[in-house]
Amino acid sequence: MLHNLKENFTHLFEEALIEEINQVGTLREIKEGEKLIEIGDYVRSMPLLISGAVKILREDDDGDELLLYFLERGDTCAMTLTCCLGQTRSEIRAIAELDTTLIMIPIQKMEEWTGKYRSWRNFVFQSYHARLIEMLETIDSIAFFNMDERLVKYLQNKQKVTNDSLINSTHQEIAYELHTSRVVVSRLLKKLESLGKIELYRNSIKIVSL
Amino acid sequence: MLHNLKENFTHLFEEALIEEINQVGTLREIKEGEKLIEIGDYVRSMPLLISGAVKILREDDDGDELLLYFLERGDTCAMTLTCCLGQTRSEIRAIAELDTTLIMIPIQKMEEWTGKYRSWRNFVFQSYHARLIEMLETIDSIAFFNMDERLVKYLQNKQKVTNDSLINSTHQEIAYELHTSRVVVSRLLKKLESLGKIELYRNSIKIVSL
DNA sequence: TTTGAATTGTAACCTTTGTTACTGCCACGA
DNA sequence: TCGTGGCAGTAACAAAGGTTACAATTCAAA
Repeated sequence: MLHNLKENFTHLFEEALIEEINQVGTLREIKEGEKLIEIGDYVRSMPLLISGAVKILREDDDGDELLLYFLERGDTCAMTLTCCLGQTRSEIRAIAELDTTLIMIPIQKMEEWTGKYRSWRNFVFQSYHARLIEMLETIDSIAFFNMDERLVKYLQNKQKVTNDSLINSTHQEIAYELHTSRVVVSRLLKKLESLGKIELYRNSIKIVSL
Repeated sequence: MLHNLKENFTHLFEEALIEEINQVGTLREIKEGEKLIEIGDYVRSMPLLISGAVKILREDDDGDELLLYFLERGDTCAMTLTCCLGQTRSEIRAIAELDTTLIMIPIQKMEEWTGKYRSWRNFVFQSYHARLIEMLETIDSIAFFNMDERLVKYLQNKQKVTNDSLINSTHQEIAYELHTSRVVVSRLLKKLESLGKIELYRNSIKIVSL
């Protein structure tokens, strides 16, 4: 784990902090599709992403979902941060988008380190800022763009996060994450295909040029 | 100012911090409608709300707006926080919803106090958390609800923030903040009136029972 | 090999929202 | 008092997106 830590966080954390994380943190591997946090959960530790990606989802009253954003290498979950401190329940669901490695840090350390390490404080503030910005982008997408544009953004985002121009999703899965219906997704994907921007296969989509 | 501070922040901040705020903060009064922060501004000080209310707006590429949330007594602006630390430009616009009193704190103190005062750290984290939650609610509204429901929420919210069941807004103003058109707002308001939930007047709306 | 479930394509239709256009009304200042 | 501009009501229409239904295809399990 020390190796992982140094590789990913040396530029962020001072030596002593890296050492402490190494002491109290536990390495955790999660498989693609595995659930990390459920809505309503009490959160007892905070994740630092070493590799992979985690998608953060919001749910409506009918149980339907909306993708908020992805966490990637070097990120942490801002929701978790405050849930820890405030002892409130999680407002979001977190699911591994890829096979993912993380370091889990017990919440007691959060408070302690915030007083002790300047680099930790900066990291936490940076994380909050990044998440707020991502939330703003999500709001922009929903409020200012039509579904066809949102779908393109979604595909681009997916390509970036997975680093793969072949997206292994069904139309239904995409519909869930955009909070729309399968028929609408099929319709718009077909239009993108006819424009030569993607190619459609069963259970997957090849991005040609978006 | 010391009086204001003690009245509003004694339960939050330790004595020594209140004293410091009193030393370095400056009191500022802004009139309803006055702009506090514009998109793209560099932010050089951080506001603590003593009284009144401030609305936070996002803008799309066409210059049209969307209301994100209100700040009230005891709140601070989470965007400002990180803009200060990260030296980035403001992503949002802030306009006084009512006549508002705030204490402006120079950004240099931010960093210092975060290391020095536990109560300040907690306040900052609380603020971030509150803002994230409000952003989530905004996302819920836009993504999960129809315009008629969003309009009702908007009116309820406005009533709560202004503490007045008479809302002094034109249909056009409401349309801007909900990012829709005046005709749509007029249509839906008329429907609410015919249901006996509101009464419509020129330049104002009386909330009867929502 | 057969069966059944999951996936995709597509048509037809409905609802919601956005757009355009025109009207009447009110308020304020010339 | 008369215009003028802002505000609100409403009709007619357009566009986007959601719903239902059904057919065709694929794939894995029995």
